[in-house]
Amino acid sequence: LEPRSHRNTQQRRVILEELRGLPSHPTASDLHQRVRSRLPKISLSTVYRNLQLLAEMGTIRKLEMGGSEARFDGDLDHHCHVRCVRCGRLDDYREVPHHVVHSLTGGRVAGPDGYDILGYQLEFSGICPECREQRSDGPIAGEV
Amino acid sequence: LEPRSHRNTQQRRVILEELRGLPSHPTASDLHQRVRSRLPKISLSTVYRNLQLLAEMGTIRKLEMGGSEARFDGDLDHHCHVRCVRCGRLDDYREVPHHVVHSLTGGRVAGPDGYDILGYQLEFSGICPECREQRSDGPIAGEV
DNA sequence: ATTGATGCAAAAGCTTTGCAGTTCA
DNA sequence: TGAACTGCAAAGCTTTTGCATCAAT
Repeated sequence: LEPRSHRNTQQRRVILEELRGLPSHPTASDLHQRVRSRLPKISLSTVYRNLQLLAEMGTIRKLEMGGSEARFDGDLDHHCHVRCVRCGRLDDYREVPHHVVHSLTGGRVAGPDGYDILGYQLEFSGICPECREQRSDGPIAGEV
Repeated sequence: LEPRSHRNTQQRRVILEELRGLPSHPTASDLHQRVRSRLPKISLSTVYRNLQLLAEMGTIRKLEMGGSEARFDGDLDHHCHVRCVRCGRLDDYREVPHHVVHSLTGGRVAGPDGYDILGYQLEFSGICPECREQRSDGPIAGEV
């Protein structure tokens, strides 16, 4: 792993600015649309390449849990998420009880047979307020 | 959500048997290869369709966290997983400290603004024993 | 000047779907 | 019988890659 040198291109700068300006967790495609309002000619591959690079550099976070499209988070504070099982909406979940998060982060978790544990991803699933109002029957998928 | 009737086809039966016979968490494609040794003509779409249905019925579990391909688990006991950030290997992680799991399952977690929380998925990431022997430098991606 | 980064288009990989024929109930 | 299911092929979607050109250092 050679320490590559990176150029601070206009595209990369704008992508990062837009991501950081959002409270939500956009997909690459969402971000592409937003960035295009400032750089009309930017391509989707450039967005993908930069998000990938920024995630590898540890500048942003890539959220791959659940759902088909990856989502990106410009906020590095380790916080949890909730995903609606009906509409796929993804929100921050910062008020997870302290002892829950603490038991994962503090008090280092020992891994199973020979694994070195680096971290964890915790995602809650549920029904978001909008979806709950629309229908009263149970969730679609048997996902936990 | 009408209660559909389901037929106990040979394909569905074999897929489920093979999945349950595995300690690992195969992808649809992995399973297709295995099942083909018993039903040489079964198609990949049939495997996908059945895994999807079985997951919706709650008979098996679909693991979509991390990585691009979904994986399936025939074991419904709620247990955690560890994924190697280098090779993608996915293992069970049943020895997660009691208080960690308990703080998530027992003592029902209240959701943020109006969400009804149905469950959670907790996945650890780390370096598996094989990968650790091969290289001594850090992880590739900045994934937590 | 170098060489990383871009835009475009094409390819790749996983998953879903349309359809005609088949099979379980 | 008839609805659920299958196999096949084609399409769909997200993501990656090859390549000629552009631009940051």
